[in-house]
Amino acid sequence: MPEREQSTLVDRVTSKIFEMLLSGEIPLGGPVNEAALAELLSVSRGPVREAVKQLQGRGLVVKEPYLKARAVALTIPDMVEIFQLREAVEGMSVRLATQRMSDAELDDLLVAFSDAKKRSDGVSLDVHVRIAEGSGNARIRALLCDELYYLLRLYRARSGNAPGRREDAFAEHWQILRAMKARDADLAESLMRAHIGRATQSLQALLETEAPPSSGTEERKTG
Amino acid sequence: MPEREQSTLVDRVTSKIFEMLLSGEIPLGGPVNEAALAELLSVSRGPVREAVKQLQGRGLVVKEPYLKARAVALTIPDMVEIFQLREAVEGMSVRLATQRMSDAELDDLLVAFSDAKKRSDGVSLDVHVRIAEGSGNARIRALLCDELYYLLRLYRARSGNAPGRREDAFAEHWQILRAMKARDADLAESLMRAHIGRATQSLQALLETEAPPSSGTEERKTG
DNA sequence: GACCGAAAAAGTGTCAACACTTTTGCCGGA
DNA sequence: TCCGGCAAAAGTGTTGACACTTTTTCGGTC
Repeated sequence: MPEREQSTLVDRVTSKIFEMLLSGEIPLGGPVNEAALAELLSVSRGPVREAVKQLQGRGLVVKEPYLKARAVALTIPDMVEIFQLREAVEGMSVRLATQRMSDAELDDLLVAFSDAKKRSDGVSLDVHVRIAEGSGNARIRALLCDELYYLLRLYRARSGNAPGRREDAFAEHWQILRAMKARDADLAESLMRAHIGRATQSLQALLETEAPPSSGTEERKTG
Repeated sequence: MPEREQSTLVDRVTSKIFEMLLSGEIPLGGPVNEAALAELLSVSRGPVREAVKQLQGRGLVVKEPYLKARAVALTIPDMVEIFQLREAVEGMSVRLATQRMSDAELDDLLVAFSDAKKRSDGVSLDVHVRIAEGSGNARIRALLCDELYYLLRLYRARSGNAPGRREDAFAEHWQILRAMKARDADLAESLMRAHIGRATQSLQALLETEAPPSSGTEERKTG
């Protein structure tokens, strides 16, 4: 969704740095050097500075005054926190969407979902995005789509997805959509919270089984 | 909590602009002129630019490329959106806090609450802040304390509080704290959601009865 | 008198240079 | 050999000037 006409340099730089985070060109927890990025992208340090600040606002970069900026570490505990937040917000998102989306919009969503199911490649996030947009609450939409999903993509780009969850997720999404179509907001919210809660639990299980390798905040050069 | 040593200029400028928003020196929905602010604060435009960008990230300022930045309008529909988001997030916040806060911490909170009740001046937000801190979820805490409460303060600084809600709020807080002490996370979450939901409803009632006076987006000079 | 277009004004976006802070590495002393 | 302090280097913070975009205003035309 950030792929519209980006008239200003800062936006392009922001997208570029985000891609570098996604691809691993900038390692998680690694330093984010303004001057190096400026030279790499052939722009001045000003736009890079603002882009980093913007990413900092989105939680993708952490920095303190005069200290090197660092890419977010995204340890499993971090993801647990994010999923707890998601559970609450997406529950409200689907509750509002159930109340506010028109029948036509819901049918549209069901069709799109079936298509994605057939293609089987569509990131399941798309359903969540559509629901967030249907909630009619711009702040909830922004929080989910512009902040949390970015972090989620970043995490998934590194650790892959829990195997076997894909089919479960499809079934759960289907249940949620049926509850929405039945205009049962309480049920839709419960199902969504359970849906995300399960993902949280599988994360926590992962945290317990695997010795957390993320505790060692590695120090690696960018270039 | 933004009152610690702010070593960097940008942070000081950010605080100053925020105060200007709170005090009304910059009217809601009014223009935010970089050059004017820079001269007023006796700094260059760079820091002002970054500060505005930071406030934009917090939702206090909206801007699009090459267009004048404007202070957030904060209409009643905006506040309804914010309260819907709060209802979800604070529900999760109190749920987590109920599970994670120690008995000692809870007792501390009860004492502080009683004190605030006696003084009767303490902004009731303090209880919410303490709960958010006790949730152990840094992202939830940041979302509530660093973003939503700012907007809330901004709104309250303009429109005052709904009269008569104060005593109700105290009673509701008391119920929530009791549920926490009983370690009943479900009840605590329900109570919190009802607590905020009531505020939402009184907002919506306000929206229906009063003709929205915030629609007139005044255009006034900053300096 | 109303509408259209060009020029000026206002305001934002970008840049390169300079100032300050933190870190790193070296040297002398214990 | 180890520790403390000093100096150089790296990196961030700040500044003023210049380029671009949008809006306003003024003049001409229909």
